Amino acid sequence: MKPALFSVLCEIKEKTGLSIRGAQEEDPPDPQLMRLDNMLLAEGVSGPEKGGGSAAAAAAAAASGGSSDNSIEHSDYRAKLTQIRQIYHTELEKYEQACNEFTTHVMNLLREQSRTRPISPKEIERMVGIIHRKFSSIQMQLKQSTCEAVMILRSRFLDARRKRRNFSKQATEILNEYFYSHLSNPYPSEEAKEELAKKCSITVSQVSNWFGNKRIRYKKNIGKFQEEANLYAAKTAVTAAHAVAAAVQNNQTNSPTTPNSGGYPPSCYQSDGRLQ
DNA sequence: CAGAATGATTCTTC
DNA sequence: GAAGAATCATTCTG
Repeated sequence: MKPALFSVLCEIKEKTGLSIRGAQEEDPPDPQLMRLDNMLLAEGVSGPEKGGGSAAAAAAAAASGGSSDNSIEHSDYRAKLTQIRQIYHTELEKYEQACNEFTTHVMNLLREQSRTRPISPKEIERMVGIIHRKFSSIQMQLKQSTCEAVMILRSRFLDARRKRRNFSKQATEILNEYFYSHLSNPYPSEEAKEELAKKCSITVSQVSNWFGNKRIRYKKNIGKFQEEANLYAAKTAVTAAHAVAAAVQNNQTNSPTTPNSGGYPPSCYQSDGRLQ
């Protein structure tokens, strides 16, 4: 239920002493309207503003332009969303005010007329109901077009394929390290994914995507990745052996690039090239 | 600028 | 549901 509208009706009730039961006849919640409401709420267009107040929203839009991280490409989106939100709210306010004014106007007219002819509460209720429904349908249209605007905005700005950014060098380093040191079973558990995600400052599903892509691409062309495999094999081996190596450094005169040699091509693929 | 690399999505399969 | 496979859309590189 729309709070503002409700309070308007309560006000009318106070002034006129009439029941507003009639106004609640929208009880069977229109699924279409519920869908719109839910979406607007989910998108943060309606509902409580984060931080509160439109000033905060404007400040957030301004601040996001100044922040240096990956939110730069989102600043445009945020700004546009804020714009939509503001338009939505001012329009909504306008409608509610108009509804209020119009209802009061009609009530006054009816009261005038009640001096000259008897007017049943039923009739008043009916009038209020008509007005309410009329403005509800206008609100519905507003919500509809706001939803459309948000959808368009989303598809334009938040389609990840449009705004793809390569992961940082450091992140791919970490992911590759894990991949090549678990080549026999390059399927990180949920916990491992979470840890990798945290280390790389990416999401878990991005980690999943990365491993999905990596596995398929590695398998498709093992030869192409041989060099990379050796590199990371050496790297992880060196890291693992680092503490020990320091102690026995004096006899490290053998091959530097094959501390973990012989493991590649790895044994995780069967003769037909499929993952085990 | 063409082609490779890469992250994300979609569809299929199990 | 997750993994594989194909594909898309963007970014990087020579």
